[in-house]
Amino acid sequence: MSAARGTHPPRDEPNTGKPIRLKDVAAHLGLSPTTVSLVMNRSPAAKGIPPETQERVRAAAEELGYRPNFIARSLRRQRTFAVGVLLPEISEGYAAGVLGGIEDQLLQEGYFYLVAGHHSKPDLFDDYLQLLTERSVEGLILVNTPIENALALPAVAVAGHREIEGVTNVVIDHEMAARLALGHLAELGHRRIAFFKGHAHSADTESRWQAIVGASADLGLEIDPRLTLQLSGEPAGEEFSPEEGYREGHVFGRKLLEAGGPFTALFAFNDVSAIGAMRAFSESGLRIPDDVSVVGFDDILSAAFQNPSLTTVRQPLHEMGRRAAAELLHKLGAPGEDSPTAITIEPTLVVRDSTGPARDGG
Amino acid sequence: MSAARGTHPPRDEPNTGKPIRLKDVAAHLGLSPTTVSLVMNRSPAAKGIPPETQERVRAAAEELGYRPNFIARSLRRQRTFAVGVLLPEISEGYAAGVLGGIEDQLLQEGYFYLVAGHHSKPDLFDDYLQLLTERSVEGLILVNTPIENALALPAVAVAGHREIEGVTNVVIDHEMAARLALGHLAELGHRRIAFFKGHAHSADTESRWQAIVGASADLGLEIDPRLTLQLSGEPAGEEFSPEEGYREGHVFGRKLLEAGGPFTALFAFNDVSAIGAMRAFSESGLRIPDDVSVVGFDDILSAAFQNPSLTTVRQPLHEMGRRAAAELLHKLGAPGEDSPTAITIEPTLVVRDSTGPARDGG
DNA sequence: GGGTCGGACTAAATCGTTTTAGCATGCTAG
DNA sequence: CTAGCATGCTAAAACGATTTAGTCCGACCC
Repeated sequence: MSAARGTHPPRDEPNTGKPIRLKDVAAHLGLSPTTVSLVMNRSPAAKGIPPETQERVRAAAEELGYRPNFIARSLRRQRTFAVGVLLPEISEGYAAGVLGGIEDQLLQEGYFYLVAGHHSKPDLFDDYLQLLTERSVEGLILVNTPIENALALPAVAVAGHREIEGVTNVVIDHEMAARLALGHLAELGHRRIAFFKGHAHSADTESRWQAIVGASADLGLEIDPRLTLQLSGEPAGEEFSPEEGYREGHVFGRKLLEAGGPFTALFAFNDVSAIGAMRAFSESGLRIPDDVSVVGFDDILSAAFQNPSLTTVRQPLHEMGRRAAAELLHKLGAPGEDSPTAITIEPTLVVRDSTGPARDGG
Repeated sequence: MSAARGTHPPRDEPNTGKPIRLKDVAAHLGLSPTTVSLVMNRSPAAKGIPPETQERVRAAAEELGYRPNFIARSLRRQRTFAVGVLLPEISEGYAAGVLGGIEDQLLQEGYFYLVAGHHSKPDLFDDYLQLLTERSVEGLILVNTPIENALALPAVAVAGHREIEGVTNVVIDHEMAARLALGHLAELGHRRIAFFKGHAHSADTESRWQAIVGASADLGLEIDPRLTLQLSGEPAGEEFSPEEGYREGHVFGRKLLEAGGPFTALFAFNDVSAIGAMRAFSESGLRIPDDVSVVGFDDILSAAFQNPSLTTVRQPLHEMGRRAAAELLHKLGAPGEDSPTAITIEPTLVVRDSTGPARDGG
């Protein structure tokens, strides 16, 4: 069971046989482990050790290829330099984007992270929370993961849940998003704009809609209730699947054409529903953007590959992940000190080919 | 520095104050830590301990909310139940898909994993390899990560590199992929088929092409060199970006129309180039699939959202990740025993709207 | 000559487990 | 009566670091 696992013979590198322990370096030098430890860690207590000895120690460590054992060190210092990340599913575009940012920031700061995907099953939240805690992660990042009660560890949440005592939320600036999208459309001369609202249970839905209402007022646009449809899809309990959103966009696109009044643009709740709607429009013989302009939200990868490519409000997922990680590290570095309840991220407008001048004066 | 970090007062749960140590449970029972440990681990040596005592121990552990400290345990047992994953970038679709499968399998088996994204910078490979090793991961999974020399740990690789002593490769069954795609086209009556080959440096390119040549022969199809174009894009050193592939598909699509002989179908090297080509075709007034059928490869998310939706050969990324993880765990469980150098995964054909009967007899 | 001080280290405790090697005690067999 | 053997535990040594509290030695001061 404990037999050598590496079956390759040692090369002529310092890496001969078993790993070198601190004790080995000490023995090799005829010094005590304490001294070596102090030097290697550049501990303030090492000021009593003459530079010449310090150099000797470092040289020996280098020569022997000494690598401190992280586990032992973690045990002693009660520090793991690891955080836990809870998310619905890695392979989903949103989570993957955010995770990319988290990763960049954490690795850069010398941290690693453990990920657990709970597939939106609430009982798994707690299980994984337990497991991560047992593994002594120092903090948590929740991506799109609603939790009930306060957490035992410092935490930052990205997207999708109400406020929790002590948890910092990273949120998109909905006001700015609305201003960008509607400003762009208004500038192109659009006055009658259709909207898809998010489904009722999404955390973003309400604040985004409020922002749209506000921005419309500022721009002197009227919102026609007949032109606003609320997405509702999402099979009970499940995270909404892209296919679902796409299908609903398709259906609602048709609905707009049938029942709604005249409109020259659509601001969808997200890219997949925008793409579905675009398809419905072209099937009805409408040309995009000549007859109808369409703006999405998210900037998923597919957005750029549509025909026509989709103008959309980009959520900088990577950046959001980065900020979340940075904030968590900050909390870890300054415990007690209270941290913001929310961090606002600025979206950007990506103008592509699905928007153009309004057909007529509106 | 070591002040309490959790600022929330204890609830009426077993979780009061500091975490409970093994020693605490022992003291609470008037037993030794040894006994508690033996019982909790259901160690074979615990057979000498009467069931009644065992029950007492377990009850106390439950009551006090004892959670073994994973770090201490890892140190003692020289086992971390963690593996390292090296990949170019999490937010890339391919890696995210594979990682999803890795995660499912690992968590299910009680393992966690540490991820490092090297952004295709070779010097980072080694750095992260070091870091992961220091953290005592038990094995490695390399996704799309070419390495030079043998590794000190058991490893499994998914995609994209030559054979390395001791590393098991998870690869797609290219023969089957070619048979599926070309069989489908042949059945629809296509005889003159255009191809995009992968760029020269990709590991998949050559084997896939050989498979296509083989399958064509079996099906009695002839390959016209004028109808095969080799993708070459990819800015030096970089991982090929989707945009790049898309653009090249677009350009090559036009090239086919201009210079190539007549053809009724295209089998692209991947989905993005297929999507680019589709766009070029429709811009030239060709209708898909009426005039030209298109088959992609990969089944990226966008494939389903194209207009028309893209018929493609799906690489079961999730499954590949799962298998890779399973194989690694197997290696860990049975060290010494030699493991396969390759694991072959079966692709599937996803038939959508971009393929249809050939315009005429071919 | 005794006390103090600084310089250069080190012994030993500690982190929270697991594991090896035993130690009492009581009963049975010879 | 005692050797032998279960039975039911436990003491203590790991694992590989970090850290607290000294030790030892020589120089300096009065």
